[in-house]
Amino acid sequence: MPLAMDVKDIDRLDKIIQRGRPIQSGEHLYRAGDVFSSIYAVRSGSIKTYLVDDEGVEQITGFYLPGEVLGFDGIDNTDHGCNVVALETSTVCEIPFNRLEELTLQIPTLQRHFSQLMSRQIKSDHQMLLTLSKKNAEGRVATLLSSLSHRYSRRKLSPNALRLPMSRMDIGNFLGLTIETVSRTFSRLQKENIIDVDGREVVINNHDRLNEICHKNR
Amino acid sequence: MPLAMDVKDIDRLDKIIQRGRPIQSGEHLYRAGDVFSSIYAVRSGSIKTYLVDDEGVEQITGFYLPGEVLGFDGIDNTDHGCNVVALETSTVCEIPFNRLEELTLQIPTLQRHFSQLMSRQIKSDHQMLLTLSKKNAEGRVATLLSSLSHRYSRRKLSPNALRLPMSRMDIGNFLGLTIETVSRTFSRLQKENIIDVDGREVVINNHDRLNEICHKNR
DNA sequence: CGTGGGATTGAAATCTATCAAGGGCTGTGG
DNA sequence: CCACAGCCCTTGATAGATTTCAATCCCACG
Repeated sequence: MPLAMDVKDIDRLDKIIQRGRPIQSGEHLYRAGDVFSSIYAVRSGSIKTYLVDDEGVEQITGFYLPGEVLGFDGIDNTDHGCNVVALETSTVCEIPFNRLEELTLQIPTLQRHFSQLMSRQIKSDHQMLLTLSKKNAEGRVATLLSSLSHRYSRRKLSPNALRLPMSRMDIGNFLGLTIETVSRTFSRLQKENIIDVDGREVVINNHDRLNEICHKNR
Repeated sequence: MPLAMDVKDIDRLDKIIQRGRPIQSGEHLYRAGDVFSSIYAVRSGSIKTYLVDDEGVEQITGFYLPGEVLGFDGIDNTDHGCNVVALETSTVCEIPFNRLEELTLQIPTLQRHFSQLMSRQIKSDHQMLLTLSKKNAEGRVATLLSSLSHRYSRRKLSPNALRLPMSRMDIGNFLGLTIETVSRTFSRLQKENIIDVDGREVVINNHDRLNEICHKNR
């Protein structure tokens, strides 16, 4: 967890954490409607979450990289609200929620940690609302690249060279664009020398220009 | 709170709740950057929350009606992440967060209640992501009307006749559309006899057709 | 009675979706 | 080793939806 905790408390949390077998690319960790019992932290690989509405329309709600926690949307119910699938071979920590609740009674600070994680999820979702509501195709793609870059660099990886774990179709679904528009946007950013693209390999040549474009609106 | 709680527990919660003076239309309850100390439940009137990015672009992140709780996005920090302003003269319950945290230690179920409220916020935000990402102007406007109708009827008000508390500009900002498009969409829905519009007064003539349009995608 | 903000409507411009074709890579099987 | 299918991605041309620009209306209010 990215937040400060007492060593003894971490030990106690560690005990209830279960480490599962690896999930293969395309395999579901769980599906909407499955019984809710745990939240999950990504250990390795990458994960996408998506929801499906009455009409079968799918919306990817987030991409999760190692260290990031998912599953908070299931707490209000007995079952999960969204589908979770691996984008590549991945491993996760399972954190059983009922045992977590018991533990929060013993470790008051732990409760706040989890409130904070949920609060961050809400903030991040609100940023995404702004992206979808106010930005054009370039702004949306640039915002995604910038976000991934930040998150990779927080994991001590290069902020300049990244391998996208998701397909163009996933990107388009997430950003509310067609794959053609995503592809064209990548090409345009490359032509302007802001990035180099080769399939899923992306090199960011000019972070400043990229950040400018993040704020480019409709 | 919309969830089951023990009467004695409700009393204890009631004691820490502060009832503030009314907030006038356009007045801020708090602003982004203000010290976070409380979450709020709307008692009467209506409230909008919005965030402002680096470039000054505003995004309305939600409209809140009586009985609905806001402010969860401030928990991860010492200060609030968004701005909160009244759409009309409104009253709110202030729920001081540190006292709430103490109380959750005494009332274990209370903690779950709050986790559930946050979880619902996340789910609702994810639905909104789908709306912005996958629906056209008609679908977005219809979805907002349907949502307001549901929420009014839960408050024992008519699901057919409603007075919009927000301006066309607010609707457009929230839905990622210009006011012109919002206006034209209202007019089109009226021409098809699905709704009657007179300024902020809306009558829903045909819920079935409205719900169909909710799922109309780009 | 004039003023100003919000709302509506029309016409043109712009962006993205759609339709269509083709490229590149991988894995499989002859 | 090569041919081929399948998938993902790219690119081009056209169509369609929404934005932009502009004019007007409406109504509350001073």
